Amino acid sequence: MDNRKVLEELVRGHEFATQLRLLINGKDESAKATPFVQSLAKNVLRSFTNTLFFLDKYPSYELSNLFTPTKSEDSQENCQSLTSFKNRRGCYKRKRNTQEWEKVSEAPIVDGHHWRKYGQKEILKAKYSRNYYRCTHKYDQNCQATKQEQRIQEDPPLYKTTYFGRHTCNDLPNSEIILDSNHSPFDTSILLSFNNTFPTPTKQECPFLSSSSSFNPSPSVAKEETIPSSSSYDYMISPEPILDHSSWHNNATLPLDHWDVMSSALCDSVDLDDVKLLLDFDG
DNA sequence: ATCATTTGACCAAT
DNA sequence: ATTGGTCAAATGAT
Repeated sequence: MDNRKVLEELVRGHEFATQLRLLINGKDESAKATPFVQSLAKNVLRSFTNTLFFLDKYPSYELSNLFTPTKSEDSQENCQSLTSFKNRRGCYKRKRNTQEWEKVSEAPIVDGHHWRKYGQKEILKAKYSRNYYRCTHKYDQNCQATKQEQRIQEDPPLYKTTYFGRHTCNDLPNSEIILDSNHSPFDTSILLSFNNTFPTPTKQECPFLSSSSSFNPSPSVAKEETIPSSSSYDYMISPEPILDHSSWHNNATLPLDHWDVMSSALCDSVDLDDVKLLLDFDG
């Protein structure tokens, strides 16, 4: 994958988070937010900063260059200005530089988030059509999380759900129906495949890593899911991925709530002098 | 009336 | 040219 595109997307996200934070911390009383929302915005900003920082292939001077707004090919922004008076059909990026991970289950997954179906497509060589969902809060909270759901087997019924991006909305999943393979009556499967740009750890580094067949309850499914091994890992893991690759080694099954803790920890570990190159922390 | 889903069209990637 | 991801008007559900 083109790392620079990843970086640019992250920088864009950071800029949006910065704008949001300025807005809700600013003088405009109509946009004033509760301390909780302010703290959320701050954390979003931190996450972007940390992620950018961990992409240490990019020296900080290059990062700061990227923060200078350019009239670059921001198709979405172009699109918005263009489409404020025209229809928006077809204005989108087909491929996103977001994390993705998969889950196979015997029934459509109920993960506690609010999803809105926005498309359905017949897929070549697939017996069943693929459904496309986005977060309900895509527009009111700019949450970019999406998922695709596709039935992959008739009997027993099997569904593959592919998640793209993390939820940045405040719509926290109901803890009672949160995905947990130990408790959900539907969620009997646990194969997850991560595609990402981080270095692939070796099996020696991560003894729990296995080929898809070892953990997959259905060998026939494993055969169908031909995921390039060079760019993906299979994990037994909670549905929210862990971004920090150094932590994967020991925390493959961290529960969802640990994300925030880890995020804070990561933030604390960042050298503040370097961070100042990227943004101003005012809180 | 409002919100969600369906579905054909549009467009980027291959 | 084909395929897959997204948009948005039409339609349905509440």
